[in-house]
Amino acid sequence: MADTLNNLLDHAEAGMRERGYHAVSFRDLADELGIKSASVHYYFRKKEDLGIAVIERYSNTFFQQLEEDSKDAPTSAQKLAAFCNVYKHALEENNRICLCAMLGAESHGLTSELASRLQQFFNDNINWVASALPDTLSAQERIDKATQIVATLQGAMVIANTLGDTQILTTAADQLLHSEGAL
Amino acid sequence: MADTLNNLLDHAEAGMRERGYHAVSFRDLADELGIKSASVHYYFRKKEDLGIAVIERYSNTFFQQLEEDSKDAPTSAQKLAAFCNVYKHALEENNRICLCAMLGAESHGLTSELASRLQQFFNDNINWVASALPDTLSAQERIDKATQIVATLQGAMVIANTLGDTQILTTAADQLLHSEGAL
DNA sequence: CCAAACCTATCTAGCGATAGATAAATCACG
DNA sequence: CGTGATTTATCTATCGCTAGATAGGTTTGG
Repeated sequence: MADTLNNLLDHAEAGMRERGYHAVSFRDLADELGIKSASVHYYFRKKEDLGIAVIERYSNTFFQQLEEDSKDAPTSAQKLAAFCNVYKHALEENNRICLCAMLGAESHGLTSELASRLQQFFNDNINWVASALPDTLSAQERIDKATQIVATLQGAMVIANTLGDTQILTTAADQLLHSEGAL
Repeated sequence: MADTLNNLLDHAEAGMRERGYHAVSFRDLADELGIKSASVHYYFRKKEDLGIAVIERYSNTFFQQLEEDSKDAPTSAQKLAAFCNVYKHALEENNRICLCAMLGAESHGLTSELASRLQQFFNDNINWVASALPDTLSAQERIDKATQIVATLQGAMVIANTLGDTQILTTAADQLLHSEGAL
């Protein structure tokens, strides 16, 4: 059933974002859904397959949300605000950090396939922000600034989560948007 | 022997910074040192004890290094440069992210004792930077800016590590130090 | 000074729990 | 009936952790 599959992805994503890839087990997932662990293997033959599916869905949802939130945002400042909002939303909605902040930290302990998906996510993030920056900047300047912005949001998320204070991310985003150097 | 203990801390820290807390096992540590896992338990009765010892040593070394690098740095800009350098050093030296960036991400899957040690580390970081900022800023402004700086470095570290490009952290640090808003 | 007592560092062996994974049987339903 | 979904039952490997033993060093008391 599509329901079981989505529930599996939901619980796996939640667990990975809360405690990390290695702390999510087939047995726990099965228990949470009231099914057997073998049934989880029916949907995802290997754990790597589960990881790939979670990253893929997360990334798709992320950029879909981003497109929607920024479609009526003509200026650079508005696009950046939309970008920050997606991050804030991700943290505040369910009190969990970005999936890729977590898996990115763990990336050296993951399969190369998973690691390359994470690289893709970060590169896509940076490129999205870079293309939202004003074209008065050079291509390299935009990339550098975009990287800076993504790094700040990712780091602020981890610190906010560790300190149990989501306001930290909000303050960081505000400073990014209001500093002279940001545009 | 103090040798075994230090070797254990070295390997545990390396493993935790590379792959995370859960991916470090007593057996692997023992194999790496050519001893038995029971002997690791002789030094650290529980895994939590090992985690605490690793965080404690890491934090001490970090702030010791910071004091040394900044003792001849009178200005805010010089102190911030010293701070960034400790981060760059940590990443470039052994190609691994900050211990607390990794464990901070995982913090919800750790014991509360470990989590509170991580909070301490981040708070100490933020307070150190805040007190290095010019006192023309208000206390709150300094905390906010300090948080921003620590978040950027932590996030840049994770992204640099995932993308396999340590230059990303260097560029992020340079932008922090040279932006008008930084001082 | 020497022997008994104790400590340090390590080992062998194994516990119960859990990990990811698989094959074969069963169920549900169009 | 047959296909898709799920279970039962199991495997191998590893996890953190502990008990009990041992060889070698250190301390201490008669």
